[in-house]
Amino acid sequence: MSRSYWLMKSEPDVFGFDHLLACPDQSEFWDGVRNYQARNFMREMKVGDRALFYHSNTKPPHVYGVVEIVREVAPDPTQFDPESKYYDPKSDPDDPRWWAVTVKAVAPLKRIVSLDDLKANPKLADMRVVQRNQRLSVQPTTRAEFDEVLRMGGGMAKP
DNA sequence: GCCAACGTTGGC
DNA sequence: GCCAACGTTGGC
Repeated sequence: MSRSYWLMKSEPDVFGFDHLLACPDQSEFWDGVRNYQARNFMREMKVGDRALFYHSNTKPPHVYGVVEIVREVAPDPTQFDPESKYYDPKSDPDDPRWWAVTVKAVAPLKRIVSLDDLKANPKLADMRVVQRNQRLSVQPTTRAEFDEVLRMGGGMAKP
């Protein structure tokens, strides 16, 4: 099976891994992405792909767990909702601008892997998340990088 | 709270 | 199409 690997950021105060676990079926639509490059990466995602779930804007920033793509991109309804903070009046309902996948929690890591830990590992030097000028909230990783982060985190915790 | 690094917007 | 102004991200 050929799956691709990704990293997806979220602020734990807004929507952390624990929020995902509390969702029905431990799944949630990844709405609110308003960056074209991040959107384009989501368009490439296939069911069965896996992503590192990264907690940003917290001390320390860290990889917390693993999620799996369970539905490929669909139009993000929040772009058409004037009440939503993600409302985009320029998006055409006949040609939606913003799309998102649905992710499902797989498991937390046994131990979180902090950004400092990622930066300290030469095998991860090419990961975007360790580079100051790469703030994408959705980004690709290689399988080797993904596996290395899991190893650093002691693997996935048993459900 | 600060601010560097980007991305977007809009006047020209 | 340029680029200044502005907004956002996200580590620190």
